[in-house]
Amino acid sequence: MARATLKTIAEQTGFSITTVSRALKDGPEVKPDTIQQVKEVATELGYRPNTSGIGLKTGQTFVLALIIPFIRPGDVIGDVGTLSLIEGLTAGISDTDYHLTVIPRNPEEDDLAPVRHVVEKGLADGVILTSTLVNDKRIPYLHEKKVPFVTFGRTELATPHPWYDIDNADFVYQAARHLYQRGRKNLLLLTPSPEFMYGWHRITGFRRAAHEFGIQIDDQRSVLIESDSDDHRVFVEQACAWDNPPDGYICGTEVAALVISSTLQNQGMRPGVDVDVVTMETSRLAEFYHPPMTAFKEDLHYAGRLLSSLLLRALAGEPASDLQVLDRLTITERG
Amino acid sequence: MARATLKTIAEQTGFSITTVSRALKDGPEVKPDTIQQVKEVATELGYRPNTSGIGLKTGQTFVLALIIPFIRPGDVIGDVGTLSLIEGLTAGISDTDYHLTVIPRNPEEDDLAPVRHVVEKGLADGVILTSTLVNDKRIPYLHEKKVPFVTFGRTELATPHPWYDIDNADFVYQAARHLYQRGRKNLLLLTPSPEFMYGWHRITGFRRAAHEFGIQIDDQRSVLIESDSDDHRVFVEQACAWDNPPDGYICGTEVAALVISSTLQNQGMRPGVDVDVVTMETSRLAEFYHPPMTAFKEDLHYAGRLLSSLLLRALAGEPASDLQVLDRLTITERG
DNA sequence: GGTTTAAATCGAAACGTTTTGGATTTATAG
DNA sequence: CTATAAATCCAAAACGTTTCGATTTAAACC
Repeated sequence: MARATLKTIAEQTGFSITTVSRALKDGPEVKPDTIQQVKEVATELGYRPNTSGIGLKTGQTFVLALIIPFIRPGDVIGDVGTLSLIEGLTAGISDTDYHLTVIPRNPEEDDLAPVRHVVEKGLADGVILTSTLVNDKRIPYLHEKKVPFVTFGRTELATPHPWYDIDNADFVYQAARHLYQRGRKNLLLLTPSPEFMYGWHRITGFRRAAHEFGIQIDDQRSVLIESDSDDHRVFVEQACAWDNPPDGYICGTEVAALVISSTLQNQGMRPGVDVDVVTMETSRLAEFYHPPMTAFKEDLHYAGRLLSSLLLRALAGEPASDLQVLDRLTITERG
Repeated sequence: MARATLKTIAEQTGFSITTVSRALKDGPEVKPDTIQQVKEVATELGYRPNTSGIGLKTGQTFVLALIIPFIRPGDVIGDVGTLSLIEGLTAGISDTDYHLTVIPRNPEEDDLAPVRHVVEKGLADGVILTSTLVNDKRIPYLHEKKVPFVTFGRTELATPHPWYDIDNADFVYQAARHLYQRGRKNLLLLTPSPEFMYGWHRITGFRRAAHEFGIQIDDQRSVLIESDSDDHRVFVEQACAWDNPPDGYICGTEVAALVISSTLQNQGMRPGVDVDVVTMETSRLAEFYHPPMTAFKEDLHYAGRLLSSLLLRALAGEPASDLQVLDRLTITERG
């Protein structure tokens, strides 16, 4: 049995295709009676609009593009949370006609390249960006091209745009407080570069906590800019040989934390005794570390659902200033 | 500047839209000269066919649907390899007009539900299935509906279908040999149910190795059907209290292996000394376990690329018997 | 009652593609 | 040089939707 179209409904109801089309989107030109009648027949026939038809007429693609970084050769593993994020994003659009398509981005190449690719080839109606920079050129670009988007992470840009973010300054602030309160004095923050908005926020939170506890932080010895796992291992090996090695580590992911903890143990340090590691996590992995690790859990499934709903609302024309959400993380103490 | 269409090319070359359309797909009705001329102008104008136009006419959606299981509440983490798989799949279709869309499947609900959803709503032109069963009802269903698909994993079904698989029997056979050769006698295989094709293969490989080394295996005590991480922990805790506890574990994922190893250590067992754990892995995670773990690495990025190319060839009409690939894993000894 | 205005509906064109059924040209055979 | 077959090309319709401009119907006014 062929799928119902506007024409089918028009024949059933006796109205014209035009009227049916308008009725289904609650057009003001058609009277309430008719709208109801048309809608009834539509659901009865199980009508679903043909996206190719709409696409041809309107240029819509019904595709949302998620742009995420590739796994790099030096990485232990791809970002373990991305899968949850994808799950959440698809969950958030599951009762719409939109698809999610994943555009992997090669970290070697320019930031803008995949965004430009999506826009120029007309691949998607909306874009989801992650890993925002303090000054992120992708955003003015998308603004200029008038392509709706939402970012996972804020920026420092003047023109407002839709975003969802967690309070990274607060996360590190809380993590550092926790460590200071346990008597640790010599913390090390493992963070993305401050060019990344969340790197910048984390460093801010770190400074605030240190200041509150009256501790001087030495940028050379208290902050390590994230690179890849092999580099982290080398750094920790060196740091353990300092006359005053770090006694508390704050990590951004449970995988980075695993590398740190593993290396510390290889160096004869005992996590939980000589040194503490706390991390942000997107999975339950750290529960099973040895010893288990205190962590701040980020729910990326939820983040995904929220991001897609923000993007859908942006596509519907809601102003960006209504589409900005900030969430806080809470600590789970373990071990 | 508006995008080039068939009409644009027709005007440029002086041919009709019909001829241009046919020329671009090397139609036999148009002469070689014309084909070349049309193609030149097409590339010059940067022509890309409008998928909505094609879709409207032909019913194609240019969407490929990957159906993958949701993260379950008891899980430590979603399958860490899925991201690589997605990356590989998108890489394999990046120079076509196809998109990949991810359809998460709730493990609570029926196997067939998401497949049926995709088919009935006409969401995709082709489907990628994972976690095949020995007798997988999704496959006759897709055959009946004439929807092209490819599976990651084989089945025992009579009608051939495109698949990519790794040799799971061989993986477990090798893993068990490795452990027996190290003097372990009392192995435990952590495996999916033998209803799953790869579970069945693994058990087969396990039996073969045991038989070769003249060892009797007791299904109750040598084979644990995978459930979730919490169950695994409980099982290992109990097993450690047996009078003859397992001295070698074979796991299917590095995350399961982490849970096992962590629990063993909590029970006072020393991995690498009292007991060995080997695993299949899709990341470098196990390098950083403590102690590092011997593993068989599966390259899911490659698997994804292969799967999408198989599916594209299936869509192009190649017979299923030409679209079946089996790969072997090799061991990486660590610790 | 007739005119004006507003509300409700409709016909037809357009989006870019494929494809059917013809038409025209060219080559081949007689 | 004609008849036929083959090669090459084209016009037009169709896919499902939106939307402009036109038409019908109903209500409001004088």
